[in-house]
Amino acid sequence: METTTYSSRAEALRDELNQLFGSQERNIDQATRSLKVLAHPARLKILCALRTGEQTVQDLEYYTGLKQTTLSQHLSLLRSRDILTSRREANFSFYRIANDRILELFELIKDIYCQT
Amino acid sequence: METTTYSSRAEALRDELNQLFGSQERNIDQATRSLKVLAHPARLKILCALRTGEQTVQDLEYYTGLKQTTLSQHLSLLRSRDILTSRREANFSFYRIANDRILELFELIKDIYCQT
DNA sequence: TGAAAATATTATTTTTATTTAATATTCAAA
DNA sequence: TTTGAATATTAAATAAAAATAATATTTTCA
Repeated sequence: METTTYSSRAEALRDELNQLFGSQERNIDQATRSLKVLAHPARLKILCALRTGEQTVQDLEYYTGLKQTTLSQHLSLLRSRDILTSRREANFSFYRIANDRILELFELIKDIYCQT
Repeated sequence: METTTYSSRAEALRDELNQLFGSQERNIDQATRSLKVLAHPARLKILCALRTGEQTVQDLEYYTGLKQTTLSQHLSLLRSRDILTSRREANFSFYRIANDRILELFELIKDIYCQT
């Protein structure tokens, strides 16, 4: 019951962790924040739609079946986490995937969970 | 105010979505469930520790700084989502990353969020 | 300028995830 | 055969995320 002495292997592990994600927890927190944002069906759908290029909110609304206000909140969240960027043209907003690394991550997720 | 007529582009998009993740929402839900499980700092740390091979719960406890009961719940969750597998030897449990696809996904996440 | 379309924001309610604490199980060795 | 170490499970309390509803911006065009 918690009299535990940790193995030297554990010590080595701790060092490894520190190297891996940097000595602070910053990177892990950053990764967590991004993953949390990806981990939602509506938001994954949005990424599907943006996979081949930018789209208007209106089209995304149709595409995802979300109501405007909900969609807008998801988009806002995705943008605040640097998953998406947007631009405005007249009174339309166009959203796109922020960079190639995010796209790459999304494609891998798709490959893993959509084999066939 | 919601008088919207959707563009033909949107129709095309919908078809694309259906192809992409299959006509049902199964794959998206599956991906979401897995990502949700990854999207937690303690659980990412656990994956770091298991990156190079299996570890005991005890070492993971030291490594993550979580208390036994909390760690055990995280491990249980990770196993139930097929992120980890475990085996028992005497009264030690050893956990490991379930397969190479998960490992690949983790490595990409690491690369993205831990550049340098 | 003022009405309407397109999108964004805020506040509230509801749902879901997480932690904590208490207890239970499993197994080995005395 | 009971004690203790290692891990697992359950229930309850807390915290965080999501959906809903109401309202606010922004922009174009009559």
